Amino acid sequence: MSGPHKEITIYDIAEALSLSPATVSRGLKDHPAIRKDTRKRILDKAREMGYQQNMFASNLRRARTNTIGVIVPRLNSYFMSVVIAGMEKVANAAGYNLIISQSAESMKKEETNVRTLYNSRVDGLLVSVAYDSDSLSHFNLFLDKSIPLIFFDRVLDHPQCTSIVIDNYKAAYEVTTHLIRQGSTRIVHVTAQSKGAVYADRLRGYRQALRDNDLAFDESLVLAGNLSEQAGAEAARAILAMSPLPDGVFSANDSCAVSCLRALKQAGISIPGQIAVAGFNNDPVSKVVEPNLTTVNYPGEEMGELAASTLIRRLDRLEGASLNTIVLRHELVVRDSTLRKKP
Amino acid sequence: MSGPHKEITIYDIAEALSLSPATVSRGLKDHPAIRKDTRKRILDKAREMGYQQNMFASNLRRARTNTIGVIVPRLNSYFMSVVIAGMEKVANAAGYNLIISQSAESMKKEETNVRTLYNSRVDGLLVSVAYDSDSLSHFNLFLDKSIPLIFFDRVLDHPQCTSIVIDNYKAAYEVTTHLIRQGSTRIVHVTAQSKGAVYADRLRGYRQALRDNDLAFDESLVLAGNLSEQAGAEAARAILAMSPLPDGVFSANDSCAVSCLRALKQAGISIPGQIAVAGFNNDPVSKVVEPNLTTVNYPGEEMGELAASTLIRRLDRLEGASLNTIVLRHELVVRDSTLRKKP
DNA sequence: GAAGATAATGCAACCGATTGCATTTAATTA
DNA sequence: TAATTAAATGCAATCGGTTGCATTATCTTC
Repeated sequence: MSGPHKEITIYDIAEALSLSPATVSRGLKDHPAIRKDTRKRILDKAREMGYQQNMFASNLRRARTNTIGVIVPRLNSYFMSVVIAGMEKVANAAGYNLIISQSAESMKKEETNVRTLYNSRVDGLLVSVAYDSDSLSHFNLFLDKSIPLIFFDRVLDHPQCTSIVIDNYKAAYEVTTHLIRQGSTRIVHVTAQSKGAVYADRLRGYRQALRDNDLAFDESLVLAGNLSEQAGAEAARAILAMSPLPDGVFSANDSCAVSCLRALKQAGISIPGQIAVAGFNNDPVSKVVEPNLTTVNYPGEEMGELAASTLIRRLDRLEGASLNTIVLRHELVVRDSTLRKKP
Repeated sequence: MSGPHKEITIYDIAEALSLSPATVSRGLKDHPAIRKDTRKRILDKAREMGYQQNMFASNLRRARTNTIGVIVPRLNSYFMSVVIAGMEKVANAAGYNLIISQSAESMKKEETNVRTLYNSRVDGLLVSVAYDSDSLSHFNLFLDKSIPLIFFDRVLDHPQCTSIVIDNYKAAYEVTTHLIRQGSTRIVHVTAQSKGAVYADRLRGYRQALRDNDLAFDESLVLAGNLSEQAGAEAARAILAMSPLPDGVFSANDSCAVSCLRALKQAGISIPGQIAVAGFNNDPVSKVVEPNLTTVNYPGEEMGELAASTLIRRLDRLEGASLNTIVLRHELVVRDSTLRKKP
């Protein structure tokens, strides 16, 4: 069957109850100027007739959509899916929908996404930027109109925008220090060729840890790629070609660290004996690879929840744009891939 | 700054060009009854004034949203994130947005999601159902109005709905047969307590393979849980308590298989020597665990792309609701966790 | 019970794009 | 050049809630 199946509108309800559409509209909300029993009659009748509110009419009039736009580099990573799960939970509970789009690590695509979401009139934006996003200009559509914009994980700095991050500098410092304590002195750092602050911060943490332990920073030990599995394998190849062989690897994410670790192992290197390996993110694979991977854990789901709830509070005018940065806790998770001396 | 920041409408453009809003509206599309140069003038002026179409007004009038609703059990699994990545790619390219929600494996939540998405007037729905969804009644809102509804991966059967699946029966049959060929005779099957067809099909495949190889089906070897990591560990405990010890495990997903495998290993069982273990999904962890996990690979991204493109073709009236089921290819990926005899 | 205050409801304009039909303009033909 | 046809544009209603203001019903108070 198909048929036109007339939608029920407030006009239908109004007619059925001999009321005006205006009263019905107000009754459906909790407008103070509506008598309790009238309100009840309206709600009952609405339920009885199977009324469903037409969001467009409402959105058109109120110029709000109860929709949040999300832009992420890629959807297909475990970490990101957990973050989004957290966002969805909070948003859904608060009556918001999520529209999600991927930038595929391209600033150009990111720009397109921004435009699309703007046209969809999302009430606010949650963004984790692409590797090559170095400026904010493509967000002007939102910034100029003061439509709330919140960055998470991979952030850009702007006075109007809240950022939700972890202390990447400190975390990287801790990882590197840990490697050094375990006896590593020539530590390779596998990172991203990115213009964003996240990877720069991790690099800074790595360098500072070296410096604080009187180890020289060696440019040639920094391998910048795209942190994919493939990049991990390539990093391993590069490492194996180095002489003398490094004795530590700190990769800026886990999937890359794991593929690097496995490639090294396959080449006959003992982990952590000859080379200790550490990652970042606490991806499920880190617990499975042998030896288990030392990594940095940080709460993805919480990050998503926090991003969404911060945005929603601002949208609901419960909070201004005062807070600029929220730093989530992180923790170094030490596992066998770096553990040479048992405590 | 905030200010009202007057939005540009087609009325503004019309006024600026001394045209009627109707002409502008048509000019912005490619309506045949608009002169080429008029159209160009309109487009130029629109660009110049920074016009952005108001979707609500348009949606309200056309009763279409160019938005697709997606309901999945959980967002935070690798497989699902890959599927959604595929959907987003196709949808975005075709000018559609995705609104995503999670059922958290609960039919009740699923029902709420359906209602929300209905209210958001999505043009169609892509659904992978929760474990405990056994009926279709909560989709009636869509079915009654013939709003396209497509199931993927975890599907329910309905004449109006296309389903996109793999041949779960066959895949499970292949896995089980493979285990038998490798010498297993007492094979545990770890599955979900689910009302859906997917897991029932896999169980059927498992049973048929046993039968075809003259092995008795033993109810007590079927462990139904929720296929979580925890369930895998529990399954391992149950297995270790069995006497005689089983010599094969076929888990209906990888993360469960992996945690089971690791727990068995930790208990001193040799894999695949004493117990061969196989999973399902080809999750990244399956390539990392040692020994690498034998599993079934099937194309998540393609599944997502196909679900989205099928839906969109139907929405754009390029295609009727003729095809009922699309079966994607799958393949048995044999790895060391089951390999006893080298060929 | 009338006057004034308060609560409850209704009126009607609006949000901005779309579209059937009418009208104007341009092109073609006689 | 007038008449006919085709092409281009405009008019005005419509989609379904929302909301400022006006109106009516109800309640106080003297």
